[in-house]
Amino acid sequence: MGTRQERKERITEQRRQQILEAALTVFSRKGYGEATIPDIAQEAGTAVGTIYNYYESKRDLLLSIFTTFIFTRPFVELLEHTLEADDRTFLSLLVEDRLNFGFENMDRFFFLMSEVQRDPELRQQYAREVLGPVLLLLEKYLDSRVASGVFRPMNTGIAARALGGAMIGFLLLCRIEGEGSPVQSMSRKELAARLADFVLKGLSQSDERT
Amino acid sequence: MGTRQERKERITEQRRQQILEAALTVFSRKGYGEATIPDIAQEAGTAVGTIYNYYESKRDLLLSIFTTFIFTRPFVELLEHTLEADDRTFLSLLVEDRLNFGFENMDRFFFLMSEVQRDPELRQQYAREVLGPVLLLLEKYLDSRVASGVFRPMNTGIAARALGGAMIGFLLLCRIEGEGSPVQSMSRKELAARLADFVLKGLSQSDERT
Amino acid sequence: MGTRQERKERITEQRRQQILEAALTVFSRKGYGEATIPDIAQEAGTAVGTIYNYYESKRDLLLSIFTTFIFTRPFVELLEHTLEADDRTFLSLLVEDRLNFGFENMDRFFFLMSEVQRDPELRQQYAREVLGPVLLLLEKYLDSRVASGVFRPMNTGIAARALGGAMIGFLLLCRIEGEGSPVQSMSRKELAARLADFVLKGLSQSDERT
Amino acid sequence: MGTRQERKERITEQRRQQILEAALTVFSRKGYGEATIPDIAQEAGTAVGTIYNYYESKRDLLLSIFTTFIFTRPFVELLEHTLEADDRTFLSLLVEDRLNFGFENMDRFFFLMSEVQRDPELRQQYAREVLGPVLLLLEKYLDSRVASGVFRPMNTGIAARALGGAMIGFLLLCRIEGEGSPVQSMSRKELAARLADFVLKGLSQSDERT
DNA sequence: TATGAATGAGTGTTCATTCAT
DNA sequence: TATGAATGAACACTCATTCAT
Repeated sequence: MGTRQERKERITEQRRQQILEAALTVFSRKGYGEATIPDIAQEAGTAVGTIYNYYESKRDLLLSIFTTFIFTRPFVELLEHTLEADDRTFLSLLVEDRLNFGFENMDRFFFLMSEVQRDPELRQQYAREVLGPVLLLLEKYLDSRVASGVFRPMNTGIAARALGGAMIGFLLLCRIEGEGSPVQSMSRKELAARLADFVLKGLSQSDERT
Repeated sequence: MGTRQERKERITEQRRQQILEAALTVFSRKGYGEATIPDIAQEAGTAVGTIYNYYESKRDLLLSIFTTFIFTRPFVELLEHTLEADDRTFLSLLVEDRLNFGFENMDRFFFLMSEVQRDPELRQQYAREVLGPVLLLLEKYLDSRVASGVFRPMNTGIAARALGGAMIGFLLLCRIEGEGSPVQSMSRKELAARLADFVLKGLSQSDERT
Repeated sequence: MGTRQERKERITEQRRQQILEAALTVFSRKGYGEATIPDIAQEAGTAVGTIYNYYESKRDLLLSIFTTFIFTRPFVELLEHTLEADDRTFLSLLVEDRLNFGFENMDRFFFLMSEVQRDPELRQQYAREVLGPVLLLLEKYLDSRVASGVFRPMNTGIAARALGGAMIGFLLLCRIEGEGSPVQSMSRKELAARLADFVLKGLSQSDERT
Repeated sequence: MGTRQERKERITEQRRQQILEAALTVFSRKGYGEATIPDIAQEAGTAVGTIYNYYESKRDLLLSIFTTFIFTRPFVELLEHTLEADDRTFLSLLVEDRLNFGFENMDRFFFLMSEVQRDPELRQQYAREVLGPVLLLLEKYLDSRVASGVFRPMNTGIAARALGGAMIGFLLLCRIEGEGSPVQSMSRKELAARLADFVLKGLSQSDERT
């Protein structure tokens, strides 16, 4: 099914994806600067020249990765769909979901973070297209919960960033610690529960607050 | 004062520092891969060849940066000295101190983080020599507070990582957001206060816990 | 009319011409080295692969251009047909004709000259097949005119080359000067007249010769 | 003699020349497009990288050749110094001088001409800096001779271009004909004499002019 | 026969490193 | 010890050519 034209376009699109996937894999493994086009070609199972039939330059590959693999897209959807839900355990589920996603895609995620750190242009793009929307949603979520009395009054702008930062930072530390981390000996589920606990209740004794 | 020998050694040591400082500056500005040895030589005010009298290679410069600029050293000292202190506001001060330090040294800090992400060897070194000790201290600090009833019972291993991660992640997000962040309109002191608040009390209403 | 076979051959021949014409156009515009096969394919309105159904290689295109577009062919015919004519103004007409032709086809002509300069093989081919015959005819023409007393006695071999060279060199200089040349402000006809004048009478005062 | 600084500068300048000379040689032999940087490096007796310590790019080499080897400079001087001389045989000497120069430097000269044909930027530069001044001088020379009655009245702008063009075109034809040219069997001196004869007296019988 | 995506050898260029001064 | 020109391996990228459709 599909005309010849359509079939061809599908194949072309597959190729593009295949190459981009390979690029992300190699970049994540060796870093952008250390990755070579022959590396990527080999990973993609194509010739060097083929890559340039689909992407302008090595940098174009990087930029395309950013526009294509917006990892947080499902996150945005998750937030959007559950914003109305009033399940008190929602945040626990969110934490678990993101934590799982982060552990699954660690290399890729931190490669992207790494490049975002390096490159002002990428940084702006990422801030505008990914981070901004996500933080806005988080803020709205917090606002609604504060309004409903589930969460206490707070500066939700800061809180959203602290919450997001806590998760990213936690993952970052886990990655650096690697095998040696005590975190390794805990199930994902339990980890998520404890992290959610930290985020929800903080460190202090409840009765200290009066 | 000092023999000729000693003076010479001092000068040599100064040179090493001067070059390493220049390397860190240039690396932070342009990234490791994009920085060139001539760049560093210019920044250091020396000739290209001179750098090789003090360091084996470009990579050696990077590794030396990691062994020399253990940014968290003062942090470790801070923690060590105040572990015994029982000031309830200690954590607020700690957060403020680290936040200020982070904002001052953002470029350098995230350059180091970036490299740590890329390079397994660096990662292990960093985990062993910097992160491990710091997290251990944080854990001990939390343990003592839990024991004294200031903090509630918790898995302090996870909490230490969540706490550290929250700060690093928060800084990371601030950096990515750059000028556009609502954080920009708040004083450091207030920011630190809100972050400490988040960390201490969490998001939930106090009375939800009973 | 014509068998199917013949019609097919005619179409094939047309295609060959169309491609070769496109190649000459693109070569003349961008230079041989800078022209690409896709460029030529686009100009010819065919696919890249099709070109290789008609020509072996890029170089083959170049060589075929030389064997096909023997620009001076009409020149040879012109000379052949008028060799017998005794019109005193013949040379003026010849100069005008060649000048016009040169101005019309400047880009192409100097592209060919350029390639001839570069490539010894092409040079020999051109010398043998184009330049030789033309110069021979010119020589014979001059000989006959000398014999008939219209032209003064001279080494007609040198004179033929000086005559041909004057025209080519004149065109060359015009092309290099481009818009800035004072030649631009003169009609082709007048230009031809003055050039013929130069060629026929030289620089000197007539009475200086006695 | 000379400070260390001066000596170093001299060596540097020598190197620049040596590389440029090599580039011109290789370009003349293989053409600009076909010449490779390794070719030039080998010809210059240096490493590839060294060339880039002295010139920005391959194209910079080409441009530098044009600004450095203004072959006609001595020609300009020759013309300038002899403009006042009233020797009737001056033009013969000029023709001989330029012819000799042309034969000596044929490859290089026509390489430059070739590139000038190809490249509009180069063409303008050449027209402005070399060709313009030379033609202007030739014109002034012709004007003065016409005024003094040595040469007959004429459009000296056209004549200058015809004269220059005749020499360049003559050389061009000689080069294309190569070994097979009847010109080869004649001494330079005689060749120059005949060419000067052509230029001075033209083709026609003197008494044809009345 | 026409197509154009795939190919990979070959190019210009960079830059960490060396070493003669 | 300081210097910086020389080095050449390594890279991103191009494009003539091929070949499956």
